[in-house]
Amino acid sequence: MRPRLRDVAELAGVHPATASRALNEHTRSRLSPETVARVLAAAAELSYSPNQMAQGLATNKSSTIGVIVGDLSVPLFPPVLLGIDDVMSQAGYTALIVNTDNDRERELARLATLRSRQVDGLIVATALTGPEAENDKYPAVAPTVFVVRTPNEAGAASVLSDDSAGMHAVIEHLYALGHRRIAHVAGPANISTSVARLRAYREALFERDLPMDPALIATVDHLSADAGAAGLASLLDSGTQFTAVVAFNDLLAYGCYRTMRDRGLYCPQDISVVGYSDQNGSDLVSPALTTVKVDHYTMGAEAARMLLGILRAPDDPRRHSIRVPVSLTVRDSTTTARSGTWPAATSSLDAPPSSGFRQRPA
Amino acid sequence: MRPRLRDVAELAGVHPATASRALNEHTRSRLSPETVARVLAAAAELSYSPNQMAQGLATNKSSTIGVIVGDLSVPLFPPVLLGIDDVMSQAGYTALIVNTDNDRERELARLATLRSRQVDGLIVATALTGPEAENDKYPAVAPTVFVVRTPNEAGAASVLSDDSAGMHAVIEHLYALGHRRIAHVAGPANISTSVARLRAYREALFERDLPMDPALIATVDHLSADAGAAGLASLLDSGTQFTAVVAFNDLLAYGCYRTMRDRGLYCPQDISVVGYSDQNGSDLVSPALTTVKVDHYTMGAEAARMLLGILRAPDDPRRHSIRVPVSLTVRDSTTTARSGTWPAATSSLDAPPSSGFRQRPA
DNA sequence: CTGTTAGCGCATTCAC
DNA sequence: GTGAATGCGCTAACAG
Repeated sequence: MRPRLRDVAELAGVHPATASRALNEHTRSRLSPETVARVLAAAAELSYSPNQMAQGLATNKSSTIGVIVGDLSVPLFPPVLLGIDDVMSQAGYTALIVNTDNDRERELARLATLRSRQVDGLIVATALTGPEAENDKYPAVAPTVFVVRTPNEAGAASVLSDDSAGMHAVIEHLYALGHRRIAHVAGPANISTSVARLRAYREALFERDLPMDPALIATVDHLSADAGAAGLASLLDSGTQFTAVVAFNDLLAYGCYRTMRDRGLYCPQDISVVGYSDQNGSDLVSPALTTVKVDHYTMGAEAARMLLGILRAPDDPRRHSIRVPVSLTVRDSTTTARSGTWPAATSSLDAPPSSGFRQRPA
Repeated sequence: MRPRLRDVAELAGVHPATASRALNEHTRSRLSPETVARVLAAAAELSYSPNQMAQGLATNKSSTIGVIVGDLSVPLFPPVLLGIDDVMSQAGYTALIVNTDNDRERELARLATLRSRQVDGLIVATALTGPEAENDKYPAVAPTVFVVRTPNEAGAASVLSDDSAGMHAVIEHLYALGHRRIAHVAGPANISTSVARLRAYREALFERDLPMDPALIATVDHLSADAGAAGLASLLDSGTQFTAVVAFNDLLAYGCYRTMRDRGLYCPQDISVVGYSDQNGSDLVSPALTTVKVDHYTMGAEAARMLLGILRAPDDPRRHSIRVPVSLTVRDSTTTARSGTWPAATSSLDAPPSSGFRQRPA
């Protein structure tokens, strides 16, 4: 059997209550330094560690928080989790990660176990907006901080990236390269980030007096390379002219690559492509993707700090909303705008000869 | 306050102990169906869920298992976790995921909290072999099943993929395409899987009377695209002749792509490249990567089942070791072996004209 | 079949 | 400054 507090107490020759006080940071001061030392030595000797369940039962705190993500294989989540874990574990909390696999049933089931486990708080990265959202279910379990995505409800604590700044930087970059007609493959409408980036796209175009043709916007209904490919395909099929396309995220941008390849178009000569989020691997694809780098580790860490703040002052009505800065990473998928219109028969011939790496020979 | 068992009992007009029996599957049979119904109704009415900490304290079971992974952003882990979670949650367990970030200190700290939380079992995906391994620390906390990697110690329960079959399929595929000199970028020596794949590579070559030149093997010391790039570079620099290279995993294969690109070599015309593990995105890169598909979800599920078996029969001395079947996915990075030797000035000229997608114009 | 009693390991009132 | 008593919410052994 694992050593109990009683064992430590006996070895130190004190009462269990005294041992408890010695082991606990904030009650330690009431004890004589000598006994504290004796107890600590005894605990070390037995390599005692408190039974977290007994401790939790007595204090009515689990020292556990739940972290809800939709799909762990989306590369932005691991660094978010790392940030959360670093901050939380230092504060004595354990993060219980729940992967909902984007399945409603699964999410509800896991939420029930989180409730059963008396989690002290929740960090949620799966918030949706709109009528189907059901974002109230989270605060019903424990104090909640939203990260990456927000339910857009008043009073919700959230940590997001600065989509406005990011998208403005993208448009500025493309504008400087001479692009005037810039398309956007937008994300699903029930994700707050899609809306934010789309709005910023419109604002940025407006500020530069660039055309804001609705035909320049394709909206996908889920996040996959296939969806991105279909999005760009629909833009091309519409006959709209454009020399650059901004995808809601890197995965959609990879889909744009595929559509261009399938249609004999070259990136970046024919169309410049910009991603978003700096998903893992955006430096490995060809051409290396120009994208907006988001510091997901910091977002996780900030969300954790915000939750700690709420846990320490539950009655503090202030609910902040933090936006973490982003930065543009320019790689090889963007270049100066071609002057002619597209489709143009000369496009491929004008382009410099293929160098380096040959792709998918027919 | 959350409803307690006592509240349910009062509402149902029974003693708390009776309510407990009604709520628990295996004690329910001793009660009159009528009482069971009343208690269940009361529980539903109050939307009661048991306090897991109190339950755990009383039963000396946490109904929690720890899952230790090195780096969540390695794409093979998420499906493993999903498999574990599906099986475990159905059995009433919660998986506590620990991301060690491949840091020893961090791992030890998290292991301590797992111990403190009285986890009932452990699934470990970070086993190393060799003197630095310290694999005993896991069983010291709770019954352990190793997954993905094994400590290679007698009596260790483990779930692995069938590296031998996978590597043999790769060599067979390349052999059929006419390749005779096949290089291998091997993984770090302290990972069991590296050793297994390297051994299978040697065996498969031997069985076909192919040359097993040590100069055909480059060993990397960590798993990154950079390391893969360096690995292939060293093989090329050595002057060894080969028409195909098998990388320990997909990430290393991407590195091989990069080296080839940097040196003006074409894949697959100059060198066929094979990956391993079907990492996310191996269908998105160019050329799409031929690789060995490993069913990581099933590996996780099997590991969970194995652990459940051990938890149910702790004294059963049988410790099995399962190997999950794999399959070869042939894509565009492998083709028939070129006939001439390399480097050959004619190589690029002989190749079919670049089509589709132009890469990184100079 | 159901009520009674005791205790899981710990923190926290009180006394002294 | 330290010991004694009590209870967190639940399950299990024992009655009846």
